[in-house]
Amino acid sequence: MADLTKRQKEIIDASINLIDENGIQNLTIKNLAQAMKISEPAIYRHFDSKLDILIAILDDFNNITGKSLNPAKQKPGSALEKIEYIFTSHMDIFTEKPSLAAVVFSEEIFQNDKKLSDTVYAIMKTRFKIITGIVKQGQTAGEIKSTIPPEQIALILTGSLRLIVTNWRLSGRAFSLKKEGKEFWETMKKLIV
Amino acid sequence: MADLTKRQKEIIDASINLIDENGIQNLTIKNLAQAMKISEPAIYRHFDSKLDILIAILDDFNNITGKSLNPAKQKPGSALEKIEYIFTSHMDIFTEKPSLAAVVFSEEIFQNDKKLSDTVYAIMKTRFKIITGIVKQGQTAGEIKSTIPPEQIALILTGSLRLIVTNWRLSGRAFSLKKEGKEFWETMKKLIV
Amino acid sequence: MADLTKRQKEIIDASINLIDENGIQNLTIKNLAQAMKISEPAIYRHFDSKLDILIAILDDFNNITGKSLNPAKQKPGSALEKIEYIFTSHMDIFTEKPSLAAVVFSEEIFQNDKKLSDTVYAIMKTRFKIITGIVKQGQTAGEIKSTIPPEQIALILTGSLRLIVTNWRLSGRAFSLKKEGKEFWETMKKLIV
Amino acid sequence: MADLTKRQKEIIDASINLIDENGIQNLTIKNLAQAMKISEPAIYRHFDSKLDILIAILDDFNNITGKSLNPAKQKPGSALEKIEYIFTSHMDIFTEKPSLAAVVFSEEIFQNDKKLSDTVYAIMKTRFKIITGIVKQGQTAGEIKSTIPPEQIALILTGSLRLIVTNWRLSGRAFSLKKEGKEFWETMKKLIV
DNA sequence: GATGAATGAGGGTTCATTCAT
DNA sequence: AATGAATGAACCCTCATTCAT
Repeated sequence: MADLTKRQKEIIDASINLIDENGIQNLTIKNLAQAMKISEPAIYRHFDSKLDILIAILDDFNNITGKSLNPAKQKPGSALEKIEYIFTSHMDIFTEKPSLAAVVFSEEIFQNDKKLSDTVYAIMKTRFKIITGIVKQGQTAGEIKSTIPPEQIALILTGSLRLIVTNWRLSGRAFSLKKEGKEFWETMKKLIV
Repeated sequence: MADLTKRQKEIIDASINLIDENGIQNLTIKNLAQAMKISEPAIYRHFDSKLDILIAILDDFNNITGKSLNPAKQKPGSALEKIEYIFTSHMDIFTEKPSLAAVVFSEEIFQNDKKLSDTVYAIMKTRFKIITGIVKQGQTAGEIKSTIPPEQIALILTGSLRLIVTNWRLSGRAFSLKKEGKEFWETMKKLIV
Repeated sequence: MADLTKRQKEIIDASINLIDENGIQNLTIKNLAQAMKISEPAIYRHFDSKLDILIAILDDFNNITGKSLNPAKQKPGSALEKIEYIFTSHMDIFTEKPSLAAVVFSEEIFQNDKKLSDTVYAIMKTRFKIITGIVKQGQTAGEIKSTIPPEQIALILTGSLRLIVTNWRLSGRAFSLKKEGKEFWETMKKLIV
Repeated sequence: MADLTKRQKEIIDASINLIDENGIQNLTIKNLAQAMKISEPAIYRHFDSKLDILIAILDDFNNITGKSLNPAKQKPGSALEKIEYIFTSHMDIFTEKPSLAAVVFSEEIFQNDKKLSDTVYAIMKTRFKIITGIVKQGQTAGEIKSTIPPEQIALILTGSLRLIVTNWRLSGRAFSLKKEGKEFWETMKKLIV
């Protein structure tokens, strides 16, 4: 997972940027080589195939956001604080590395290949469960309304986050992602507390 | 818009199916021709280019869902009823023609071409405004909590609807979209009323 | 030859125009049909094949310019007058129907097909002989210097005429073909008399 | 210009041969690949597009004949000698590489593309001016009749050269280009001195 | 006379990948 | 570790032509 060479990291970075620029169709070995100013076969020194690059991208995303998800679950603190932390850290990550959003919220990209689409779906499910779990904790602790199924709250949280990020991307990053995220979270709190 | 010939309709139907099966990369003229059991050049009798086919798909979607959106705005009735109608009719459309979802909620598909991606973004914005408008009506009428910005509610509605449909697709339609949609809407009502 | 129907004449006219606009590659049945506002199969009502259209174009040119060439040979009058007549009538024809030049002085066009290229070469040779014959008459009559081989004079006349017309076309008809032709002829007279 | 790789030179050579054989329509990537016994995509390692190949052909011709044109202008010696040199060296070039003639004197070939046709026209104009300049020098030096406009002489020279070469090609190289050229030049001298 | 629909052959071009150097 | 050269498969699209209506 994390045992990527420096060159491999550069390749997945360049790949994400290419996808961000013009979609998955823009990620070709030729473009990648040009962007990195190396030859095309050179890519194959570092990855066996294009598929492996895509898998590495997903792994990379998992590593980055995992840091905000997993600890959040165990760390002491109120459920609301945990959710807020997940929320804001995602916004931070995307703000810092906007191209990541293009890749991660576009399941379409990976639909091509069974292995990839399964991976994506698995990631989504894991995340969903973690958030649902935190919501449950919050309900048990009396922080969050108990009349609402926790899955529904997780659904709203995840779906809205995705849409905000998507809008942000499609608008050409015309607004502050962090601010918009914060506003939404304030609204959410009003609704679920 | 609606002045499509019978053959053109068949082509966009076949296109949507291909995209649904294996993503946009599966929509090639060759596959399309094979699916329709005609030759590749025959496609070009009916559409000038592949791009035109994609545009026709978007128009088609707009026509189908427009019927549920626009009347909903003007028709008398409570805002909640209107939103519910939009919600359920979308679920009905996707249940009936699941492949449509693959196309419509995958902005990525159209990212390739400036003209297309602009079209998609415009559609999204229009829809968002219509829903926001209905929510406002509901707030004025005292049906919906006034303490929450209407845009935020529209965001939640749209984002959640998208995610439900996406999950449904990625799960291989493992659950009832209509039922899941209904449950979500019941939850929403509890939150916003 | 001359037994072309009205529709056939329209087709070869439209063909010449298309070639003139963008070269022989612009002469496609599709473009032809569009230009004439009829369907593609309709063309085949009037000509068996595209090749037949090209042959008809050559015949047409032969008919038009033959009128100036053949009589010129037999008509009484000085050789210089005859040549001048041929010269000016060609300039008149091209000025009136500029697209004809694009077709007739581009042997390349017909290189594709043995039958066509032979036809073109035969036409060129016939013309050359006629002019050479007139020059000979002029030399016998003492109008033209006898020290110069008549073929060389015919070569100069034909070659220069072609180049003037070609320049005129490539320049976007930026100068008066008639005037330029007249000037050249005046120069020629000084040289050969 | 001259920084063509060995493989690139082979490609433009093969291209010129194909055009010579059966006209521009014979120059397809498929034919080119077959002639060179490599695959079609292999061509694209060396040229970005077919258009670039055509441009390289023109450049190549310019380089080859430029050697005879430019020095001729500055080198000391009588104007007649200079013109004769240009004339004979062109005949030599075409005799050695007959296919070049098919390409260079067929403006039609390049009519397809604005960029190409402009290039061809520019080349023609430059050549014409150089020859006109030399003629002027000859008139000033008293070698050439001063009563005739220098442009007209340049026109005759260029037009006749073109026609001789064209006839030679269309006849299937049935006569000696060098000899025919020499004869014509002898005639010209008689006329303009 | 004319048309809508269709097609086999072929056009230029891009793809991920391999291999000798 | 990197490259130049190459390739089979596939891409979108256009061609002249045919045929049923």
